[in-house]
Amino acid sequence: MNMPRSLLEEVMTVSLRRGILYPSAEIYGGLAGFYDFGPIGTRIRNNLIHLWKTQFVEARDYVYEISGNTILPSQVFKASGHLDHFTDPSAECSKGHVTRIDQLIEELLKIPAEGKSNDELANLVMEHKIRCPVCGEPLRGVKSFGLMFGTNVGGDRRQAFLRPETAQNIFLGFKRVQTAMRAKLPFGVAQIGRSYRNEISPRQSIVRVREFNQMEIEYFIDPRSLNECPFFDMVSNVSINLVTREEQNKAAEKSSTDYSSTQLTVKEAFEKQFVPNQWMASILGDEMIFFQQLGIPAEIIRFRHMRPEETPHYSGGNFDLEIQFSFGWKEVIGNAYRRDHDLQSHMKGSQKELSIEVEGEKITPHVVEPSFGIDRILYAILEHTYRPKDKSRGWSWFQFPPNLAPYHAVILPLLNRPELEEVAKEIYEKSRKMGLAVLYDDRGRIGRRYARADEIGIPKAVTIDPQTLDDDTATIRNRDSASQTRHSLKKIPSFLHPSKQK
RNA sequence: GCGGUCGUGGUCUAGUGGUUAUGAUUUCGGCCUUCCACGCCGAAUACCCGGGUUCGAAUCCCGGCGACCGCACCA
Repeated sequence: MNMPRSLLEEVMTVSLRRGILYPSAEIYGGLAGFYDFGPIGTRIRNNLIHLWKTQFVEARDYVYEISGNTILPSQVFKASGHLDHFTDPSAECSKGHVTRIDQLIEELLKIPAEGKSNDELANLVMEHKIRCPVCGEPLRGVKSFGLMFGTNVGGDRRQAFLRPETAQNIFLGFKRVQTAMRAKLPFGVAQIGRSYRNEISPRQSIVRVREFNQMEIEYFIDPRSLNECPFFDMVSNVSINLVTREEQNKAAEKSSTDYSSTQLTVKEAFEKQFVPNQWMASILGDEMIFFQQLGIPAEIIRFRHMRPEETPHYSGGNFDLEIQFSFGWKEVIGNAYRRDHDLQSHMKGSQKELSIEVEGEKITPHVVEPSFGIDRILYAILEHTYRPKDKSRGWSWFQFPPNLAPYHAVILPLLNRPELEEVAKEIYEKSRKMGLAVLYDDRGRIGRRYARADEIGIPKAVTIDPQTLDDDTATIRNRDSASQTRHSLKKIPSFLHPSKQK
């Protein structure tokens, strides 16, 4: 009963109590793999999204943001390959038990079954007279258990699916965006939104969920210019940790997954051809710069070159940004060089022209795709900025970077006296008018209020005390040091701005 | 999906067949006039769901749901 509580459990307890996140439909027992964000979690999430947009969309006049729907007709996923490949092969017995047949075959016959077609698997079932592991009844044909959520649309119940990634909308609207914006290669199309995957077993809070949020960009590039990335110079000296395929093979020989990484600059990664092209190298550096703002130390961020068997045949190289969590290294961003696979597939599927003309020549752009998992990044921030209670502070708190914190400051009248409250309210309103996110709290003893503010990572607390009435000054308490400094009331709101905070 | 552990107020928790179901904290009301959850009084709120065993179930059994850990899975 009194198991040692894991970091994940501790973080989740605070999240529940303080309205960061909680299970969806919790009052009905919840549904595995679904979480809602509460008021505090939503603010942090909005801040994260804002930071992302600022760096990747607003700062680049060649990146256009769209907002696509989550339900798309089945032809889209026929063309993209998800209907055929984004599945687990399963077999059903006469009593209706469904079994992962590839796993069962590997277990019973001791042969690798991954990548075999449904027919091949069905033949193996016949040949070896494999029966249902639950009840012993014969197994029927092998079917694909889709990892996509299906639905039906309209009076004729036309089959459709919830998108398993945001990317497809970008390829579908590619021609519209390009012509509407008169975009020239290279350009990017960004999208922030929800995606859905019917995971077999969701795990670890919001790290593996069935409904999740992504921030993606598809960069469309002239295949002849893959080594001319417009922001390469900006990121070329950024240092990254790379786990090479060579290193993974070496580790595999020792049957270990404890990879060591090579530290090198973006420029080196490109010049020594650790990455397929300059665009990919630049994107990795771009992401390191982004992560510097999130309070996650660089030492626990690495890029892993995905092994060939982990990537689809059309991939020109995938690099996952992985973060070390309390439960191991986990992908939070997938970076994929997809060549022209997506546009080609949809040209074939739709019979529409999706190539564009460059200097009189028809070009099907290549695609480099950084795909950020919002929920996973948020959880990484929670776990890595969490500070458990210790001797120096009797409560746990979050050391959120100021521009991610749910509020910039909390305004506190030290005493419940009308004169103090009046001044506190003034500061509060003035700060709000200046666009600051501030909270007002006059309930309970002062230490309690500091603790409450720390617990959701508010970086500054302004306390109005009796001295304020004499000399128009108030104290600002710094969350990280718990120390206080006194400032004149006039200057206080501007001190609270995140840009003024280290 | 398999195996292990577990499910009691918002949160943490006591409770091995009969209890007004423990305590803390939180929240609310009042007092206190206060600088780091540690002044006082009062109030509110809980046995995950469904079956079964039993005179009687939070407690035992079965099933479901959910959580954590391990394995598998994660184009």
